[in-house]
Amino acid sequence: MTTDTLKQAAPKNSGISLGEFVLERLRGAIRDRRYQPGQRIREAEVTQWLGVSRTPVREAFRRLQADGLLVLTPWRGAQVVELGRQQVVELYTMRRALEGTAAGLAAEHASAAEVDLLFGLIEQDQAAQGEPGRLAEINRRFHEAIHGAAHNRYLLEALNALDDSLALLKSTTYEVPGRAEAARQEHIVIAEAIRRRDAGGAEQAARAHISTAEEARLKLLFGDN
Amino acid sequence: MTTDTLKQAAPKNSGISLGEFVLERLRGAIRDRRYQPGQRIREAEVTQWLGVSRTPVREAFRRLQADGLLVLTPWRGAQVVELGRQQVVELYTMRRALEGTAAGLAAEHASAAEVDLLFGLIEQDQAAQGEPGRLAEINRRFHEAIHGAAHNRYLLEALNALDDSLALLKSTTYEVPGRAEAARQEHIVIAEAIRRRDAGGAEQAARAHISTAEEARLKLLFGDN
DNA sequence: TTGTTCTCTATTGTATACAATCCGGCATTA
DNA sequence: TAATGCCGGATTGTATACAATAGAGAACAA
Repeated sequence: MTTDTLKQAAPKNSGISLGEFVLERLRGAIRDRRYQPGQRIREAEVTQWLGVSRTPVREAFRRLQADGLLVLTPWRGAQVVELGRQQVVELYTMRRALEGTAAGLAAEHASAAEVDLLFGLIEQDQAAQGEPGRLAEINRRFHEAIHGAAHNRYLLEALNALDDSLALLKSTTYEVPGRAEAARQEHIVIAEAIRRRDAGGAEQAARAHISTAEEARLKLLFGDN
Repeated sequence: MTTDTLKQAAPKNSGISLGEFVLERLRGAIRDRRYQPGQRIREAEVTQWLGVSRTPVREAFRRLQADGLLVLTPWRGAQVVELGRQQVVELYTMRRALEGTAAGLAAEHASAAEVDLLFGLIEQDQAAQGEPGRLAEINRRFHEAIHGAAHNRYLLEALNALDDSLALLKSTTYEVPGRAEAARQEHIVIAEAIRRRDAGGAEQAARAHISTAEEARLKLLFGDN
């Protein structure tokens, strides 16, 4: 097995259903690449791993299919989605649109506390130079902060689903030399546009940020120049 | 029952699974408002209606929850989502972003045939003046044509999910006097921008179109001015 | 009458039994 | 030897049995 062989205890009296429990466990396993793209996931396997019956496992599978993380083929079961170059490009196009929208909305709706949070994260980012893991984590929280500040639940959901899909890709763009510094500068431009309530500027800055991230990603994955 | 009381035959030898079958039937029933917002849907009810067991029904419920059409409360089952004013506003904000993106991408990627289809639909629209049902259908196909011409599967999925959510709202904006003519003019502006490969213009025109549709919708639903 | 508690039923959550299908290996044959 | 067709196990699709919970209404006390 690619995952823990120890049988994990399912929640006993918690208010959460087993289906939700399995869903979160599987989502986490895919995010952490313990299930890798292209890999087949058998129901019985998950059943033993989490100590539940097939029913909640199948429910989780359906949800993950809807989120675009699994492909379910009739009679052949579940497979973790594998993204080709074309799909990565489409994914980033979508992300450019949604992140741009989120930044623009954040410029209109962000509270003072939310703006402060953005600049706080930029400071943390500066302090974490040279630590790829920490940088990626802070980057994630920076974007989450913008997503939240947009105050639109549909947009938030779409962005979360997109993040899950992006987790299917190997490694992070922070492995590209100089990417961390460039990203920090881009973040500053976005945050300042939001602070001055410049929706158009924030949207443009966010779109540009995603475009450079896409460039780095494509270079990393497919050796583009 | 709000739906047919006759037991519907489930597919026999078709390659499709019963879960998918139930999913499409339920989605259709919600779209057609045979299940209305706020209404509770019991598993046993669907079971009898479609002549299947609870298992595929539950799977369909999960998928519809993921699509934002159902709310599933533990031990209380499924309820069709009810949208409040705030949610409608957020939905249209999202739609403005996605339709704008789709129109912009269509301007970049549409084939000649896809452009022709757009203008063909505009002609059909002119010919259907005074028939609200037909107008709504043609309107739907016009937007679908743009969505397809964008050639981005993630965007397409998101727009489809959005359309399903919008179907939760009562009636169509075509009931507002003059809306049909205004919409036709707006469609022409969008289509012409796409034909001349003006991505920015197409995006702006599409966003403006959604904004006027939102105005009409809010007036219709909540009596805004 | 009104409020409270208890019980019972309707309904959903979970497990499991059974049916349908796919896939690999093996034997048969040209 | 290579191609083909058949069989059996592995796996998923579906139905159903059983457990857990919520909610409505009866019974009772004040």
